[in-house]
Amino acid sequence: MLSIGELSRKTGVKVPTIRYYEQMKLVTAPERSEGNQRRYSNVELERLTFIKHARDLGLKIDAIRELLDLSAHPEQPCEDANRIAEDHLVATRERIAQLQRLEAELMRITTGCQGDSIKDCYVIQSLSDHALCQDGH
Amino acid sequence: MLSIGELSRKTGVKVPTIRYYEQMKLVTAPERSEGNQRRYSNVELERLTFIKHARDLGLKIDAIRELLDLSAHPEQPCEDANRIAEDHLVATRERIAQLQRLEAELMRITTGCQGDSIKDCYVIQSLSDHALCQDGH
DNA sequence: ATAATCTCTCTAGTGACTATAGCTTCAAGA
DNA sequence: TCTTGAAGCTATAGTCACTAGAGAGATTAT
Repeated sequence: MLSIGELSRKTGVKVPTIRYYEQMKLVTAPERSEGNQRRYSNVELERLTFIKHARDLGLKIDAIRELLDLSAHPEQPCEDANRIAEDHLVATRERIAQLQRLEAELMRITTGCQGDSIKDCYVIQSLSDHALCQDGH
Repeated sequence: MLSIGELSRKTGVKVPTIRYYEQMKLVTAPERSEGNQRRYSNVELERLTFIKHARDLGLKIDAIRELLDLSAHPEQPCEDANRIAEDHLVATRERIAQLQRLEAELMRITTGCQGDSIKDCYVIQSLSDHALCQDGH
């Protein structure tokens, strides 16, 4: 049996976050010691590892809840699990593309500045200028 | 003089968001009509355009506040403005790199699944398996 | 004058935690 | 056995940047 601190160290999930997950019913309330402290078994260790891994991949709590529900039904087809992962892959790619557009714009702004006082600063000008922000970034 | 709705249409910033910015003191409280409605001049239009542009680039409110302070002092050197923009560029690149690692991992997971029921599902297995998450992503 | 639209303030909710306060329990050493 | 310090408990509030909703008043077009 693990204390919440030991579980935290084994999974890399912070103690308050574990309690938060319990509140959100992502993990079920574990047994308690005589003195009312949480005591976890390997079942909970595995579940929390699953959650940690999924969170690290950027999956939302709701998506993780769905995956956990699915994994509780081993005979069901795995289409749904794939769909969740693939949807997230698509969203991740979109986010990357968007950030790359921003990166290009930031590069343009930061490398363009030749002035040495604010009144000539290209960064400030670019942000001020309505014309510059119209075309698409 | 513009109503808050007109300002919203011109800048692309939603009406409640404009009021929120006023509360956060990013924009100063404008004049009011007889009936207590906000009336904006071009000064505020430009300031809000600046804010919108900066937010679209992903800059945080605090960074924007700093840039606005800087732009109020045209004779100051523009190093600080450049630093803010460059810091954000670096952070954006790191975020892109991180998302690309996640993308690779998600691809591995989603394309690896050959099973057709949850008990063989590679997505679920990958998330469950502690070994798979140790090495680096 | 009236209807439709806009605007006002205020409060609360979002997601996924994080921080704080004030208390109790546990484990290890003297 | 006693003590001390770390770890754990609950409950509440704060974070960021908004967004939603209620219920009331203002403005504009017809």
